[in-house]
This record gives sequence, structure tokens and C-alpha cells, in this order.
Amino acid sequence: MGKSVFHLGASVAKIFLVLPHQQIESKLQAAVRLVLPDAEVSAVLVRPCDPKFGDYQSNALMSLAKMRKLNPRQLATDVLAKLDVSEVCEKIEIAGAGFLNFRLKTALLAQTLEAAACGEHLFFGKAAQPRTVVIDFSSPNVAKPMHVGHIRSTGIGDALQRSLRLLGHRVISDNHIGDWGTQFGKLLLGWKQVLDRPALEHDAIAELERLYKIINAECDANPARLEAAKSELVKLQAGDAENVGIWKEMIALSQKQFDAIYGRLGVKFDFALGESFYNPWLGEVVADLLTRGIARESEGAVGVFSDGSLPPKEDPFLVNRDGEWVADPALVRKSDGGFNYMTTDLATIDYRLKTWAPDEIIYVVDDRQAGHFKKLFLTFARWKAADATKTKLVHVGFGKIMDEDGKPFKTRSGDTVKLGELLDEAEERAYKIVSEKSAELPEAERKEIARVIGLGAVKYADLLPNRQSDYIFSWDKMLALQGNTAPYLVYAYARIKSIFRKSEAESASHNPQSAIVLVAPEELTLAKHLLNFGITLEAVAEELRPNYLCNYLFELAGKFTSFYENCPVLKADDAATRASRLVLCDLTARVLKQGLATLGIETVEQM
RNA sequence: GCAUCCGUAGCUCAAUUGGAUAGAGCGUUUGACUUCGGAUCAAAAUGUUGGGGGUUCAAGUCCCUCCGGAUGCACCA
Repeated sequence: MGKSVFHLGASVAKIFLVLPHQQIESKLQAAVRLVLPDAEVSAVLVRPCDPKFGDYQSNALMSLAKMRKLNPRQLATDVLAKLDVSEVCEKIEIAGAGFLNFRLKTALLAQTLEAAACGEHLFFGKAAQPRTVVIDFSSPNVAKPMHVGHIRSTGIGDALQRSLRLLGHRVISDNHIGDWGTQFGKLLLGWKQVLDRPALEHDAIAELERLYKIINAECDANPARLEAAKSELVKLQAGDAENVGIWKEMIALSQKQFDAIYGRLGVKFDFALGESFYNPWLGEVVADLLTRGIARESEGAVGVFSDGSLPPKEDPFLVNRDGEWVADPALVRKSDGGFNYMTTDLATIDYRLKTWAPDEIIYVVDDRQAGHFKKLFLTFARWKAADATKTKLVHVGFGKIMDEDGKPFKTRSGDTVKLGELLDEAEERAYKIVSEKSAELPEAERKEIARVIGLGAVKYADLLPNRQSDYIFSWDKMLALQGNTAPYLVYAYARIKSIFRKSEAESASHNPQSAIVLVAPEELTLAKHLLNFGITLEAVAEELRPNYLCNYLFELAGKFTSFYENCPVLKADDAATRASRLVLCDLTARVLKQGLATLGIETVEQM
């Protein structure tokens, strides 16, 4: 768990080179095994810690001691007797109730940075045991504009797929597009009766949205219209040529919109298998569930009911009404014969398992659907018990976006904010700021900087808060140049780049082979923080929380700034110091760029 | 009604999931420009982690309870 190693290409004799904390960790685990042969050492980890205690600490011995009723400090002493990390660390301290504090040797720190400077690694390694992970995210609906609600799923999902890929996992990203369902009855009716062709050609999504709103309102008021819409849907589902043709055209028009937005956001999917893809299997799924007695008929519909294996409080198939626990089934077939999204989702899991045999499927979907996923996962486990043990199903939920009054984020007129328009506004606002601060740059360059900063600001603001909580959308905060924002981080990067421009102008370009000399406290602090990039990436991949990376990068920028203020680079006292500091600058820039890229955020060389 | 999630500095949020003295940014106050990008930096003040109880070497984190908020509860997804 959390272990990773570097692959050094053709080098056979020395296949693995581990980062200092990994060496400490593996030697510590070996020492624990010597003292407690039957101990489970996978939880024996070291973590970066408060510098007043050391560079890394382990608190694992305290819980081991507790389980065995040993004196934790005595256990620590015994383990230390078997532990030799003298190549990596200064003397290890036992502190507090039984913490182990490790302090890195400066020479080893410098060596690690030198290897990074020569391109051997960038402070992270490929996972020792790569996992196959399906990530399901974004999932927009056909015939509807993408809106703010899609930012979170798309941004978090993309950051997760990038993080997992960087660590060497096999990722299959799949956009489960909403291209099937009851809304198409209304859309088809609208298309046939009130379609405005020129409007469709001008702005297809807006026209489709208009159709839907008209028919939807009519259906609410008039049952006959609702029947008409339903019959269009039945015809579509029966394969009626005209309706299928219209449906396909609606999908194609929507796909153009999706492609445009994903292009701007730089988000790519390996697959976009929409709901309709699973249509052929839905009947079989329900039949199989019925045969196995997992689902049964009720009030004309077919649903999965509680099997009584969980206490009522924890059973998602039960709900308490007026003090009594009553059934709250997961419907897999409606009384009119149509299928529900539960059915599609079951077929989807089944398909993914058969096709990719993933270790894990991750759904990046709004927290409001937590109940649905609970039912889905439990139903699947009952349906395909053997498969379910091989694949972990995870719902990565997230909160809502609120406005500055704490209400759901809407336009002034109360409509949902369209994603395309939001991105336009981000770029416009960024352009205004860039033009104000850097009027001397040519317009095309200011536009490009504004694009990177504007989109980056929106993405970063979305990734920074802990994903489970709601967050408040604020243009001023996300676009601010001070504070934990994308513009600040990109600025930090650009500032480093300017040092290199200047250095080259002085025809004294930087040599990555230079020896690293770490003397000033700011140099040491920065160097140690660089080493923690990989630990952070692993934490992101493990906990599925990109905000860890945001905070790491912000701290990196802060530690760099403090170095920059206190340690002259180009004006260093001697050539060796100057060369060493240039390497530190270069490594910081590379980690910043790689880190931001992992969040799906671009950088600019100048701003 | 029941369930789930949440409540942390004036504001917006962290806290690597049970670790040491709860941290940032904004805002406020004060200071630093002939010095590598001032779109910057440094320093200061700010807390009964909603209240109460419990579990243990250790609780913002786990358990119970109360208060407050959000969300979800049969044929939409």
C-alpha cells in the first residue's frame, strides 16, 4: 500500500531506486517483522511531518503496541535496535508516546535532487502493483446544454484519471452519456410539431431545449399530450425508422457541443458508451434478476427488495414512514414495461467487468445520488456475487456549487448557468486582468494567457475544496493573484521561467548536472518539499481527493517564494551556489508544471 | 417522519482519515521597492472545532445525545 518504485529503463543491476522515505519505510517494515514476526506491516508507513520533529515520522508502532498490549516506547526501542537506516537518516528519535522521528541526511537529499535533475525521476514512481480502474464521469445529457453541474464531475474525474495514469495504473475513462430515456418521447413530439429548422441550425442545443420546455409544459397540463409523447417513446424503443433517425440526429448535434466543451477543457475519454449502448441487455438483466429471485413484481413494476441481510437502519431498500419500515425497492422495470436507470447501470457494470476486468470502478457523481449507488452496488453484489468480490465499486461523491449568498448557483434570471458561457466569462475576466497588468504583451499572447488562467482558475477553484462539501463560487476569489488560486500558481511558475530567460540572456545557461549544495534553511525546506510530490500523488490516487495535490502545490509555491526572497540565484555569491540554485528552480518549475497538468491545468511561460 | 452528509478564526476553506502546540488565504493592522517579475514578500492579532457526554497513551476526526443547515426517500436520471 502506497509503495512505489522507479523503473530505470535498461539498468539491470540496479532496477529499483527508491526515494528516501520509501527506503525508510521498507527497512522499518523489515525491522518490525524481526521484532513481531506475525505483524501486519502494510500499515507501517512513514509520513512527512512537522519540521520541528523531523522530516518524516511513523506513528505505526503505537497502534501495533496497543493491539498487543506492549509498552509502545519499549517496542520502539526494540524495533530501532534492528533498524539500520544510517545511509539515509541522522539518528532516529523516539518521541512522545512512541513516535519515530526521522531526519534526512543532507547528502542523500542532494543526491535525490541530482538524480531528478538528470531526468531519472520527478519525485514519484510507477505503482508497484498497477490497478485497472474504470472511471465514469461527466455524463452529460443529450439535447440539454452542459451546465455548471457538470464542472465538478468533469474536473474531478479528469484530475483522478490523470493522477492514476501518472502513477502507472491502467485507466479506462468512460463517459456514460444520457442518450436514452423518457425525455426522448417529449423531444420527438416537439421535433415533429414545433421544430424551428433555422433555429436548430443556428444553435441546436438551445432549440432542443426550447422544444423540450414547450412539450413538457403541455404534458403537465394535458394528459393527452403526455400520452402522445409516450407513444413516440414507445415507437423509438420499438425501432421505428423515423424516430430512430431523429434520435440519432439529436445525439450527433449534442455530441458536437460536448466535443467543443471537452476540447476547451482538455478532457479526453477512452470511451463514451451512452445509456443506449446497454439497451440490448436490459431485458435479460431483468429476466435474470427475476429468475434468481433477486427482483419481484410489485404494483405492475419489477423491483429489487430488501433481502433482510442488513439491519433496517442500514438497509437502503427500506425506508421508515411514520415509525414503520416499509419497502423502498430499486425499480428495474416500470409498470409500462420501460426500464429504469438502475437497470442500465447494472448492465453497465456487467459489461465493464466482462470487457475490462477492472479492479475498481469509480463513479464521479453528485452526492445526491449516494442512495442510488448504495442500492446499485448491493444489487450487483447479490446478482453477480463472484464478480462483485473481484471489483471494488466506488461512488466518489461531491457537493453542490453555491453562489455568494449560499444559494444554488444560478444566473440572475434563475436559470442554470451554461458551462460554455461560464468558460467564456472566465476567459473574459482573465483577459481584463491580464490586459491591465501586462498591457505591454501583444494581444494574441494576452488572449492565450487569459485562456489558460481563466480555465485554470475555474478548474482549480473546483478542485481545491474537499470534494464532499458544497462550495461557494466566487469569480474574485478564483481569479485573485494572491492566495491559493490557479493564477498564483501559474504566476509562480512564470516567475521561475523568467529567471531562466534572464540567465540565458546573460549567456550562462543552466546545467542540470550541477552539484546540489544545500546550506540555507530555505534551500533545505524547498528540497524536502519537492521530495514529497510522489507521496502526495499517491494520497490523491488512494483517497481519490485531488485537493491534496492543490494544497501541495500551493505549499510548494510558498516554499519556493521564501527561497527566492532569501537566496539570490543569478546573483549568488559563487558559481557553484548559483548553479545549484538554478537546479532547484528548474526542479520546482517542473514539479509545478507536472502537478498543474495532473489537475488538468496548463501553464504559461510568461504572464 | 426516517436516512445520509455537514457545522472549524469576521469571511472562504484545509487538516494525508485516530497523532504531538488545529493550519492557510482573504479581510484587518504594521513594515519592505537603486536588488533575479511589487501580479510580490515579511510580521502581528484572531479558536471552548455548534453544545453536552463517552471510548484511549492520543479525538476536529470514532460512539451516544441535543441544536442548526443541506440533501434524498416507487416507476426522471
